[in-house]
Amino acid sequence: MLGKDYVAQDCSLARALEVIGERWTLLILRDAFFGVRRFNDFQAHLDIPKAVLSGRLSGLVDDGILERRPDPQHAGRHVYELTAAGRDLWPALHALLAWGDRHRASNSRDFKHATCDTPLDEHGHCPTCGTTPAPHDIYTEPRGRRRRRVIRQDPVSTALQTPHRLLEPIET
Amino acid sequence: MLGKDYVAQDCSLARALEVIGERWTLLILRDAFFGVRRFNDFQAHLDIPKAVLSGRLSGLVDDGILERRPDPQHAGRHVYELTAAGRDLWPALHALLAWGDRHRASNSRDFKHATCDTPLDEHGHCPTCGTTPAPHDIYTEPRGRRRRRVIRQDPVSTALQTPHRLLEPIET
DNA sequence: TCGTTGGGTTCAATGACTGAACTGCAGGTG
DNA sequence: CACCTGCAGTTCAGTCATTGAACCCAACGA
Repeated sequence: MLGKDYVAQDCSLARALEVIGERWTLLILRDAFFGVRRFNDFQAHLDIPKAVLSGRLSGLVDDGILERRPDPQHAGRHVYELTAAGRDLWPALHALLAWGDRHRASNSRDFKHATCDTPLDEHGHCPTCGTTPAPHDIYTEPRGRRRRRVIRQDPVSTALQTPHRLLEPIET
Repeated sequence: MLGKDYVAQDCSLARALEVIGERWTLLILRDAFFGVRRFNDFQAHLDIPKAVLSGRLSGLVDDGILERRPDPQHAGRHVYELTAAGRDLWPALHALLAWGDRHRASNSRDFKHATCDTPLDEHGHCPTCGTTPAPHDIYTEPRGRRRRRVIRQDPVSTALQTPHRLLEPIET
């Protein structure tokens, strides 16, 4: 994005957008919350050019949103995981997801509080427990159990057909 | 943005990003929540090229986020106001604002529940009342009352130096 | 040794963004 | 009325980001 910063805006929203405002970035972070950790899985799930994915991952690491670590199972590879600052983006991500669900509904997912199975409201709040659970205490599953034709066949999409707890690595 | 859509993503986040994911769009909406309604005020406050502003406003009108109406005070001009779907973006906008405030703090603003003067938490929740107020029930003011050098001199920045209720038109 | 896979980088073409210049309309002034 | 000003855009050439394809290298496995 041309001039990805907003230097003239003395506003914390502008600062946030400099980190997550570029094309693809929020989708990458959504996948990170869903447990995607490897370059190849991001790429297969997002259909994103590798050059862009590489740039975004590096940028997110530089900005302290993701951490790049050696992959314990494969020498010479990496895994990308959310840092505390990255996990702290969950309320914003969930709010956007919920808005899209209400106003642009396509096949969507439910997000439920893991300790009580209650779907979260638009503010990420659990009406049963009266708390606002953190991502590790939330699981997600596709809404509407009747099988529609599956659109994507990549390993991540397949894994997410079953209920999955946020931040828990997806094995592929 | 090249290919501003994310057709391959069967996800409500992708649908939301197609509406608000382009550069400048969320800053325009932030200003709309702050009460900016006229082309010229957006332009002066954002330092955005007029061609881009024009395109974004039209796009947001097409997407049902803003409504363009004749300006009652000036024949041949318009005012842009948030629709119900646009106002419903407040939780997402506030969550991003709050994240930037916590992790990228620059001179920021407080958002307080108008009925009790309590600052909202990161989820937009009022800890005193136990409610999550809608934008018309929130006011904002600059944090930290000691005068720092004023960076921007435009009418909107000046008006926002004093407490201001969200959605209430800024008179310039 | 060779082939394959993961994880990138490089490159030309395309398209979005930028800033400056231009236009058209409405009101105000002399 | 003629002139000027300010708003709300549109047009345009130049710059920069994105895209998809091709290429590269290191680490396996056969």
